Amino acid sequence: MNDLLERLRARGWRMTSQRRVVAEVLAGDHVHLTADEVHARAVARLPEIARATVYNTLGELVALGEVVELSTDGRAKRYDPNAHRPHQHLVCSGCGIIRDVHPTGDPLDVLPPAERFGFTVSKADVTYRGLCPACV
Amino acid sequence: MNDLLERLRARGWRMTSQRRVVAEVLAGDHVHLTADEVHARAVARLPEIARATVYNTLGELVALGEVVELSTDGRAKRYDPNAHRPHQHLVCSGCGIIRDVHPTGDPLDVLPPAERFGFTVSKADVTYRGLCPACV
DNA sequence: ATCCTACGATGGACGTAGTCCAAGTCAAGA
DNA sequence: TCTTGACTTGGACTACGTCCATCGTAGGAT
Repeated sequence: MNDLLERLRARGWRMTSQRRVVAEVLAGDHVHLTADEVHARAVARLPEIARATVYNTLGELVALGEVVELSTDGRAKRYDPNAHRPHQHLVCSGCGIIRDVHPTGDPLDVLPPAERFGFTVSKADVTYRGLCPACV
Repeated sequence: MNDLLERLRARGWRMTSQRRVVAEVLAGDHVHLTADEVHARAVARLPEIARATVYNTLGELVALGEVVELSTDGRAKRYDPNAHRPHQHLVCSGCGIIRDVHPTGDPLDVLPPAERFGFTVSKADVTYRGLCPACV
């Protein structure tokens, strides 16, 4: 988490209290928060922080590759701070909880050239869906 | 496409001109339209059709499993009428065009039991991302 | 330690996607 | 042909996100 702040500073970020708080919220318990949830937690530490600032900061973190943006349902985007270890997501169709999972092999390998239609394919996002133990 | 109307009738659907038009739009050229695009095309055939009706009908088609809902970006959901042949999607990060693709094997097979955390996993949605030939 | 200034924060208006609901309409069975 | 409840309508409303003019401040320069 502090190394995140280090990396940001190294990239020329002006270190404001708002950005620090957003980074801390994300680095806290590793869950997949929506922008408004991040804002709510940030407000607890820095009451004046604006919603637009949270959106801006999240967008910058995504652009820098420090955070991954997920849209697993059609609802609000969620932000995944675990950007440096490749992984996929397992989503409960009942309650919406998201877990990071690690399938074996590279999902790109199973897409044959004939199925690529001339695209330069660079990544594969996999969303496994099912019911969690609490929602059976 | 007519068989779609048959199946809907068999399920007890009251066959209205609105529903017929929405089904026809989806069954037309097989692209992945947003709800508002479906509405625009429906209006061309039936000028009075309301946006809410298109949303309702699309929702019902999804619930019946006749159409698949996609949210590949954080934008509007897209509707895929090709629901009866399992497939995945290849999305161009440049222009957003979507192609149906068929990877080899079942993507569920590569998620080991230890990575399922007690979930009853029922499906895997894979989104391959890259650049299409026109966007290189 | 103080000053400067460009980068960042603010908050309120705005935009887009989608949902809700009360009232009216009509498909299809009697 | 009549009846009825399922379906449609359109406008208000909500959720999520973006934009922008103005203000504030981090951090380099002095």
